[in-house]
Amino acid sequence: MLKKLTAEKQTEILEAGIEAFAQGGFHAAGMADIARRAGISVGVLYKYYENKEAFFRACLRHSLAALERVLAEVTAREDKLLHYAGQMIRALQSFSRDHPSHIRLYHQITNASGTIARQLAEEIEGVTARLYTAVIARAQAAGDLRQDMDPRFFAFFFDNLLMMLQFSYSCDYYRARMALYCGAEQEEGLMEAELLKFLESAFTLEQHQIDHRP
Amino acid sequence: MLKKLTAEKQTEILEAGIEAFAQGGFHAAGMADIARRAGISVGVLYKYYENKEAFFRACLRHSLAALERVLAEVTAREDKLLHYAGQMIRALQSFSRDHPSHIRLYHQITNASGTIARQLAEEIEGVTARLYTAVIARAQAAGDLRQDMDPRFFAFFFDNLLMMLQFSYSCDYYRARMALYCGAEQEEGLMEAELLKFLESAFTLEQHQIDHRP
Amino acid sequence: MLKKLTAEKQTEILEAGIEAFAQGGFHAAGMADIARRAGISVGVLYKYYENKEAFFRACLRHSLAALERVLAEVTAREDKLLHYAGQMIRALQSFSRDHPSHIRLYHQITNASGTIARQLAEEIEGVTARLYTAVIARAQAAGDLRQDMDPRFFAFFFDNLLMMLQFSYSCDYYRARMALYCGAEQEEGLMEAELLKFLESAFTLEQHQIDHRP
Amino acid sequence: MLKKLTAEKQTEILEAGIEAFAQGGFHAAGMADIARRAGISVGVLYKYYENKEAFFRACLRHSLAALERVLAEVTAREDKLLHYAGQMIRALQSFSRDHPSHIRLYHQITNASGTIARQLAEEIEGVTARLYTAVIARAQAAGDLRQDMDPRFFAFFFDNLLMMLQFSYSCDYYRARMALYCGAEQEEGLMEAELLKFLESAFTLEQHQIDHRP
DNA sequence: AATGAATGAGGTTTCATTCAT
DNA sequence: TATGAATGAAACCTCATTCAT
Repeated sequence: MLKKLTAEKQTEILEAGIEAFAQGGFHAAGMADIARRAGISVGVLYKYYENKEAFFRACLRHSLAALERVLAEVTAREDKLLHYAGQMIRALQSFSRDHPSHIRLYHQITNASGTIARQLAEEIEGVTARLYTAVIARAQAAGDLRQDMDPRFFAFFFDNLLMMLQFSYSCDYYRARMALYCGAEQEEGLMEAELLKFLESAFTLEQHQIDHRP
Repeated sequence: MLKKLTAEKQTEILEAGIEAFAQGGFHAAGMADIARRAGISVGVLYKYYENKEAFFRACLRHSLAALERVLAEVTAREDKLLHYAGQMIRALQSFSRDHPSHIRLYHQITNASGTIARQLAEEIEGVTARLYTAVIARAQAAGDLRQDMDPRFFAFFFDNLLMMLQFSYSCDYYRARMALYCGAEQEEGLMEAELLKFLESAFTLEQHQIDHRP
Repeated sequence: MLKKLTAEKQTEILEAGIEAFAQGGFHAAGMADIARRAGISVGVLYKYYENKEAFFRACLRHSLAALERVLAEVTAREDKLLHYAGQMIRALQSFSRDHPSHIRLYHQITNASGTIARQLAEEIEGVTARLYTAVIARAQAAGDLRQDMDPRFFAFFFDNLLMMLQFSYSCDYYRARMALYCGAEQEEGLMEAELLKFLESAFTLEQHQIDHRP
Repeated sequence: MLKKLTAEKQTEILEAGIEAFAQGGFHAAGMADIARRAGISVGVLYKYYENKEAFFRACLRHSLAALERVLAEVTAREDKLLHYAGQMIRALQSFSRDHPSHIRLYHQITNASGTIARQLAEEIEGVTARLYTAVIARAQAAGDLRQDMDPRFFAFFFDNLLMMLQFSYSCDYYRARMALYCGAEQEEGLMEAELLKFLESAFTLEQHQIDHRP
């Protein structure tokens, strides 16, 4: 990577790429269109990136780095699991609102198939999976989490809900779907509160409490 | 759409299209490739469908019809909410296993943006949303569901978990992700049990139960 | 190779390619231009040939096949070496006149470098080299050829003169050069006669004949 | 052409260009690549040469000047024709060995077509043709050359053999071809001897000598 | 009615040339 | 003055769509 481009211009190019790839995936985006959006010529794209795929990967890296920074920041603050969940929800809500195309790009790559899909998943989800594993391990040790559930499945469902939350704030389809369920234009605070309620019970309820109810 | 093709041939063509579109999205699929897979000539494709997009929509309709049939079947059986959830999980697990490309195609269309996304979401998710609304209304009336949660949000989270479940059984990326969380090659029964445990607590717990715990 | 194209059209395409490649070599020729010359669309070129290089090779094969046919025809007629040379000269003169771009293409490929050059030379010149070896072996056995020269070198010089003759009748540069030496627009018969005189002495003279001259 | 570059740097640039153009012809060579090889920036190339073609012509001029110097040097030494031929062969052998890309570039330009080809041929071959004319005129006057051949044709065949000799020592294709005929890695002295034998008979034999043989 | 060869617009990529630094 | 990053026309190649057979 050469260095005549200012950091701002570099970011602008990557953001233009992210925007374009996020729209319709790798094949739908055109290099000429991306260059136009970034206010540069195609030549520049090919000076800094070997080809379309390499540029796509750079966009992906850029996008995921931003997301990871958010996750790391939240995770850094030691806290109870429920507070952690609340902070995570708020963090992802604002990230999704501020950088919707990053999430959309993330959603795009989940279309991948074959070995590439496996590699991508391991590279991307591995980070989150490890983050959550650490958090949940601490939570279980501290007695903040019920003991009768396999923590791995628990983390899986937790992340599933967060992923869908992100998509619902970023992707047009999921946003429309959210509106169908929860009404259009509900405030984010309500979503946070309701999701926390949903999670809280899953966090704390032990199986026998249910079994013994009359 | 003319009607000279036998129903079997029509289905074969649509299945070929679903398979192709599911793989890499609208742009990656080629009409010639689809025709070859279906054992027909491109001319036939263009005789029965105006263009690629119209054919794509037909594939989508075909795919969603199958999914709706499954949902309708499960919903038809009057049952307790938890049993309903269990049946739904099993139904979606087997549908995902048997027709992965239908789910993958479904996942592809969630990439849509703009007005199209809104229309699609309303057309597709409206069905599910209405199904769930009915089920949950019945459940709340029967006292099977906690009263302190907005049922719309509840239905939303419930469906979110089911959607992710389908993707996890159909899309390579999500399958790899599931393996990262829950281990590779776990049996479907285990997933069903754990998800039910997760849901059950969310179904039944009233807020004060948590507050009063010592 | 598909078969919808008539043999004539196929030949027309190859001739257009030969013409184009002969002009300025592989890089200077454009596929769109070739298609236009052949009266077809670029798509056809790429339906019948994998890519530009494959098409180039097909042109080369076509071109060399025609040249080989001429050589084989002349060689088939059993004859004295000098008559053979005369026939060869006349055959190459008329071939060069009738198909100048074939020879020009042949000249172009002699620009090749590296392993490709070696492979091409072996593939193309091997034929001629073997033809000449056979002819010269017969000539030496029959006493038509002086004994004091290594027949391999002899064949080499003989072919060198024939190659330059072909180029001189086909390539603009060599034609202009020939005009500088021999005058513009001389008749082909004169060239044949003079070259035969030149060769005849090389064929027949034994070394001692020169040494013993007073 | 400005004159701020040292003569050494100019030569280095031209040699880099010759090397590049000799490899794959005008179109295959890249200006950026040439600049890199010469250790300068493309800007310098375009400061001293109007465009690629002008630079190509400069390379050609530089290359031919070197070749002409060799020819002139050999021709300056008054000598018998056979000795002259021997010296010429040796001079071209060593020039081809020491500056193969000069010869390769020379070979490249023989691809030219149209008016350019004619102009180039007159400019380049005119020198040689005039040199040879002078030499042969002297030889005929001195009785070193047979009288029954048109000296122009004779000079033509003589130069043809020398051209092919140069190509055979410089261009990969012709080198491979020479190996096919004469065996790989034969020493240059042998080639010289055999070619001289071939030429000697052509030089000296009178037609009637052949006719009267029993 | 069905075929699949033909079309050509549009995509990716290269590279001669320019010009701000 | 020298640099080499930026430009964008043009090259190769693909594929949705048409239409002669």
